[in-house]
Amino acid sequence: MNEKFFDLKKEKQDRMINAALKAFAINGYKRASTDEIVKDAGISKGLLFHYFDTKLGLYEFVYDYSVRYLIMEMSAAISQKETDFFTLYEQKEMCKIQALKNYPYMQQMINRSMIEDESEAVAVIMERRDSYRLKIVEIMQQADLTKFSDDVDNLKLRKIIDFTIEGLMTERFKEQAFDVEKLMDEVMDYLKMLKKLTYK
Amino acid sequence: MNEKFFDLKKEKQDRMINAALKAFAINGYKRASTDEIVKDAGISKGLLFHYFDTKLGLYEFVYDYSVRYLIMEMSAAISQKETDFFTLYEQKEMCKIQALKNYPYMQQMINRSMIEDESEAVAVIMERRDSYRLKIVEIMQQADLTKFSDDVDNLKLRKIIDFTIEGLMTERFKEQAFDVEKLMDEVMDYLKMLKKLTYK
DNA sequence: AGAAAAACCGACCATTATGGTCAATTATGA
DNA sequence: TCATAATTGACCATAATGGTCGGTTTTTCT
Repeated sequence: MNEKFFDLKKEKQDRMINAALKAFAINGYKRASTDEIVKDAGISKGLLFHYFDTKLGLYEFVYDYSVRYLIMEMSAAISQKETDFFTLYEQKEMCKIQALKNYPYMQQMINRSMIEDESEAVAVIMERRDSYRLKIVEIMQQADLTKFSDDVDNLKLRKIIDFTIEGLMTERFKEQAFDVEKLMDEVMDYLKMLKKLTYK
Repeated sequence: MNEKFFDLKKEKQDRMINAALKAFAINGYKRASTDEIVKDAGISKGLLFHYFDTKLGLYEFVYDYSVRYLIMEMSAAISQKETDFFTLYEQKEMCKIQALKNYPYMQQMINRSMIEDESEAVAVIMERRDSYRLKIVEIMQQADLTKFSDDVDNLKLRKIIDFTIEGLMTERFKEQAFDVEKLMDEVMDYLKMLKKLTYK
């Protein structure tokens, strides 16, 4: 990629990033169309390829960007001293939802990349994907698990929470009048209920 | 569509259905390719269009087929006298997972159809989609909700279960060695845990 | 103001993919 | 044997693909 990209006005950068995220999120690498991306970003084809030499380069970039972004947000928002499981979860998920404000398709693009089958696309994001996973693991290792009642299988609980939040996000997202704050409240309600059910 | 389709050997019918389900599930209506479908089904292009005049016709058919299939399976498996919430859920979800054996992409295709944006495709499946939703509602109305502890918001719980099972399904599905029975056990484990946590 | 550099455009290209057709071939069964 | 039905795949016009490049506009610097 061409580093000059970062000299552009933030707003223009984001238009390009968002257009790419959207295309890759909805259609996957192969079927995402650069024509669609430039139209969506409101720029010319030449410009896109001026900054990102190939579609693959663009794919790599937006993925890398997304992972870096989320890791930074989480690092900033989550104290390393926090040990309450649900507080940690809440903070982590609020970062993700917050990110929707600037980058609506970021999460979906990351999710879609998990089932990407185009091998060249997979190859190019592997390392970054691992670093993201690692960050999540790190965060959750801070949690104090002694507060749970004995009926709770912690691994299962985490999957339940992950799937639930992902589900809520996609469900709300596809509504025409999508309200980030409402989604945050909703997610917190779910976490509250689960906390009540699972803590001693 | 051409009703003669049903005179074909079941195995061939299913190959065509599965190829279509897969294509529509992964790529959505517009970007699903009939070339890919016939290749996957092991038939010629001419034959596909002999039985289904247009791509849209094929889309409508496989969706209709899927909904009918699931409704039938559920009707057969679920007694109208059953009132236990978790038993009902278990039976319903086991039907869905069972269906994966014969039609691996059926569930994914139905899920994908929920976010379909091509209006002609949406128009053609609307009524069927509603009938499916109705069936689910019907089933869950049999449930006796008095057994839950007061901390439980039943609507939330149902969403949690739905999202969790959907999540487990897609997670397991993308593994190379995907085992339906294992998935069933897993889902039942999750239901058991949630039952313990939410019943008085 | 003027010139050099950078940002930006969009028509254009060769290639591939698209949904759908149809004349011809093969399989079936009486 | 013959008629009916199942099946093929080359073919079609059209649209979409990733990427290029000569040129125009805008910015930057002096």
